[in-house]
Formats: sequence, C-alpha cells, structure tokens
Amino acid sequence: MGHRSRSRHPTLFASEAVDLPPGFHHLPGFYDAAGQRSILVDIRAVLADAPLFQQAMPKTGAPLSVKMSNAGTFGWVTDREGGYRYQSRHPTTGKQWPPIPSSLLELWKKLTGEVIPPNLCLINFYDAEARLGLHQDKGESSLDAPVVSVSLGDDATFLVGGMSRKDPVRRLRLHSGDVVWFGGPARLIYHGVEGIVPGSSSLLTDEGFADGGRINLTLRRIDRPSDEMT
DNA sequence: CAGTCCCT
DNA sequence: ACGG
Repeated sequence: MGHRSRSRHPTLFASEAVDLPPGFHHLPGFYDAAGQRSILVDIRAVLADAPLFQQAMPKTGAPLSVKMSNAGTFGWVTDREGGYRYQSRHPTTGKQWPPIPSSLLELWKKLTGEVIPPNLCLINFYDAEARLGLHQDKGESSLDAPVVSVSLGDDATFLVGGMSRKDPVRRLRLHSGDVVWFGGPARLIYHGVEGIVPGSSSLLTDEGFADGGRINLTLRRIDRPSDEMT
C-alpha cells in the first residue's frame, strides 16, 4: 500500500461521465458493505417463504434464464398459458407473497419522494449464464411511479437503450450496492442485462448463497392485478 | 419479443 | 427473422 496507483487517465473520467437519458439515475455505491448485507438478510428471509422459480415466455414457453420471485401485494409472473401478469400468489406454492422489507420501502421514499409506497418487489437471481434481453417495464398502471433497482452480488453489464427497441444501447457496469432508478421520461426506456461477472463479489457466498451470482431487486407501484398484458 | 437463432 |  506504499504508493498511490489509482489511474487518472482522462478517458476513464470521460467514460464515467457517460450521459444517461433524462430521468435515468445511477447511484454507484449507494449501499456500503453493511447495508448490502442487511438487505440480503431480508431477502433471504423472503426467499425462504417464496422460493425462486423459473418463468417462461408467453406462447412459446421459452424459459427465462433469470430465476425470480416477488415480495409485495402483487408479483410479476409469466408463463406460456397466461402471459405477463401481476398476481398476488406464488405460482408454485399458492401462497401470498411476503411483504416488501421495510428497508426497501424506505429506499423508495428517500429516493423518489413518492408518498405511495411500492407494492411489488421483483427479485431476480442471475447465475453465471443468466441474461435478460432488452425490454420495457410496461403493463403497470402507474407509469407515473418510477422503477427502483438494487444490485447485490456479482457485477452486471446493464444495457440502457432508448424509447425504441432499435435505439443505440449503452453498457453500464453495475456493482454490488449500486442503485438505479428511472422514471418520468425514462420510465419506459428499453433496458436489459447482458450478463454478470461470476465471482466478482463475495457478498452472496458470504451470506450463504453457495454458488454466488447476482440478485437484483426492482420496486414498482401497480394499481391492480391483471390476467394478461403484452 | 423480459425468448432463440442466424445472417451481413 | 422467427413462431406462437
């Protein structure tokens, strides 16, 4: 530790200053190590009650590589027969989703200033092979409310597009403890996850997730469940 | 169209 | 571009 070796290469600063779309916010290092562990403990308890499960695309039945679960009044669910929808019960256990941990409700209020709390927390688990193609978070009735996202565990290459599928896409490296949120003009922006960097964080393995990986939490507000939304 | 596959 |  004898000398300062931090790079001050100008292009590094330039790449950090990537201009993101209006309404899209990246807060690197929002949670310190203790804060990350605290949320992960909450999520581990949620998952004990509402285990991760494999979802599938509407009509084709193509499986999603990201394993998911939910907390809140509603959860995001998709399968071949029913398509994208919000429902109050876990598809395999039949139980209602556990409540959203208070730490995440506080984050939502602190960040967005929204008076109405989120009622859906989607839990996404990425193993070494998991990806999530470019998509829009639509279907929610409340497009006024933003989407808030917390990254835990391994780094991810996040894709930030535009309002059209063919708009140019930026890559954004997300680290454990980062928070991203988007609303207003960015609420329907195309986004996705190109992949993770396996083994880049020890948070999950330290907290008992044997194989590591990445957990992402997304908070939203929806007004009602739905049978299908494409 | 939150999927996979294949091509310039 | 595809098929569902």
